[in-house]
Amino acid sequence: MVRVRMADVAALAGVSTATVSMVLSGVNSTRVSPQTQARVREAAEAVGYKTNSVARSLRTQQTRLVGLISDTIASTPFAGRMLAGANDVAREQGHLVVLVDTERDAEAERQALRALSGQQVDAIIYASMWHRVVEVPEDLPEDAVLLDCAPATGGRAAVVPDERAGGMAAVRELVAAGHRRIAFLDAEERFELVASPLRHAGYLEVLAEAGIEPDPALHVRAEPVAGGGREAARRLLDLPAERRPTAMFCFNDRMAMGAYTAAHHRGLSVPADLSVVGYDDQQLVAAELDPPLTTVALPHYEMGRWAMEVALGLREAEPEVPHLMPCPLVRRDSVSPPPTQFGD
Amino acid sequence: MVRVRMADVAALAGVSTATVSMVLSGVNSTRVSPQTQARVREAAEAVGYKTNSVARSLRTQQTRLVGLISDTIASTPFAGRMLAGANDVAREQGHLVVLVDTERDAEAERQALRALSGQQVDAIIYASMWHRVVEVPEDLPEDAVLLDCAPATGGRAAVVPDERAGGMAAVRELVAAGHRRIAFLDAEERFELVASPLRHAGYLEVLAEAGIEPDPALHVRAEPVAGGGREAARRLLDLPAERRPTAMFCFNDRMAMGAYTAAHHRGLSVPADLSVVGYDDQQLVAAELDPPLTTVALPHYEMGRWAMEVALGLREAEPEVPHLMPCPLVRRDSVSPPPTQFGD
DNA sequence: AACCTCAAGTTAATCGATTAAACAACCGGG
DNA sequence: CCCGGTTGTTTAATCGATTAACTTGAGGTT
Repeated sequence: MVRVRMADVAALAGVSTATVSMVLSGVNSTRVSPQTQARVREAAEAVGYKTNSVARSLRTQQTRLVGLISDTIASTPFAGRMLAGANDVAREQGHLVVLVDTERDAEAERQALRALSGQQVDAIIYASMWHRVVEVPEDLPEDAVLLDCAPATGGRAAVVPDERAGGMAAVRELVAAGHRRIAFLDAEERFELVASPLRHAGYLEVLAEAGIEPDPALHVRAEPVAGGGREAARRLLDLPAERRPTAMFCFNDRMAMGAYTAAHHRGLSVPADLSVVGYDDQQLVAAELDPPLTTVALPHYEMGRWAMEVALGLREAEPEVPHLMPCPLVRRDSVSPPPTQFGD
Repeated sequence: MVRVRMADVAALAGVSTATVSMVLSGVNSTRVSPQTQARVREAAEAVGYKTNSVARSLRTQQTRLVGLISDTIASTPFAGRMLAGANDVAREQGHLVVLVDTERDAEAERQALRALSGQQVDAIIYASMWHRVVEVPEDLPEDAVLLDCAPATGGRAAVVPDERAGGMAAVRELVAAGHRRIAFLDAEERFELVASPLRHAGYLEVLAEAGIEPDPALHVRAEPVAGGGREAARRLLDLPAERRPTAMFCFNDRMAMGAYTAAHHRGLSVPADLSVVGYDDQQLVAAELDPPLTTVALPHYEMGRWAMEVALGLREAEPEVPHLMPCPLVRRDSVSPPPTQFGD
């Protein structure tokens, strides 16, 4: 691993390092004759020169590094798509991303911020791996971009999923299929999920739109995992026939998974007897259920892109209010018209 | 964002930058009097000094940056744990990780390698997001560490899961519960999964150990997803009673998910009528099935740690042969003794 | 011939920290 | 009073690329 310096290229090409720099970086290269340029390029190629970005960064005060602080890369499969979006934009722009996982520890966050600012990163993205409101660390620079979270105080650039619109899309799909008795399997309040009231609001809005009187008995809460979904669905299916829902909008795909189980235990089949819509479009789950689950996708990739675009100044963020990224409905096979009921 | 230089600290403390450097970096600090040290530290604190690692790196030829090249952060939920392991070690050692996702594109890989070597990273980890044999890029430095993949040619430090031992653990669990007719729901050969023959070997070895004659009819192959598992399981359950398996070892958790579905369709319950063991311990899936799935965990976190430890020189890698990381069995509720059969 | 312009480079300062080598001040011994 | 050895601190070179300012020589104008 011999290191080749610009001086080596210059020597071989018989010019000064200034000339090499101009040619290779393209700045002011009109001032160098085409012959010289060619000579420099050949020399660089011949010795296998790669520009040392540390030296360049010191001089230009630009590292082409973007810091990405995340609370938990580890424990969620969603992380990937968000990173991928950010990464793609960074690469398109010739930047690299430096990843730090702080595991929601305030001390680790301080350290990470110190380390990143020491590395002179050009921008910082502060990402949460699920949609929530965050208390932004004191020393997070003003121009940091928040990804999948909204700041508790102060207006900073931020992007979050449009949960209300997502909820509306889900419920509209069920209404369009002819359902009138649509349940919402919500997460319990103790989890303090920002998404929960928003998806609920979307649910209510579409019911109103369709002239359906919301039945409070159809809004049930449980732990937002498969087991919770199963119990909640069981309770709903225990309702007397005329009050029983024909469709369930679940807070997430795991609850939907539980709803499937509950339906099967009752001998009901999805979607013939019960339509189900989930939320998240969770990788390796939603599409693998039997039947594949119709669900609302969380736009992780797009949010990752957006955040990086703002961070690199490719796009302006409106101040004060987080940018809402649409959540597309993913149609699969868990929705059909309601079963025709006695006398209907 | 005023930048504070070491010179500012020096001025305030009334010493030279050399002294500040010695105190703050701890090198040769015995040569500075305690009073001066205190004065320097106070001054640094007062002006909010953070050392500029770009300048330091230029001088010391050490960036405390580790490059992590991965083929697909995006499309797998496994990535997270691997990154987390690598990240934790990096942080413990005062390093930062620079992540590049190449999406298995050779050109992107070249670029990434150029960029990383330009950034003068101290080490490089080349990670695959699922266990496979890789054609290592030409210009990957000799001392790069391979994570979750083995090099097609040439001996490099590498770490992969011990799939054979994992397969053995899974099948032993079933044998211990009393099963004799154990099926292996394997992935089809066209997917060229390195893990497939290894897990199969483990399966055969334990059968031999237990004195069970392997029945070729019980080794079936399908697409390694839920749908494939369902079909494979269905075929097995169609077998005449005396040849039908009482337990299934599935290539992965998704196939196990399909096996559950097939069992339910037959009116069989897991584990009373059919025991199932998966592989992967896939987040948000294995534990959420009903009943929760007994499975073999892929040691992503540990492999991530191992790779980073080797990369940073904290641990020696034996040359030539990839390090095998144990895959622990995760006991949940999908295994029980076989149903007592007619006359048994 | 004197003067100006332009093209094609080069020189040297600079970014901010590290560190080998030099230096100053003091002490004790002869 | 001079010398050698500590101890504590400073001086200055260095890492490698960038870039403002300068140089040189050719050609054009009047």
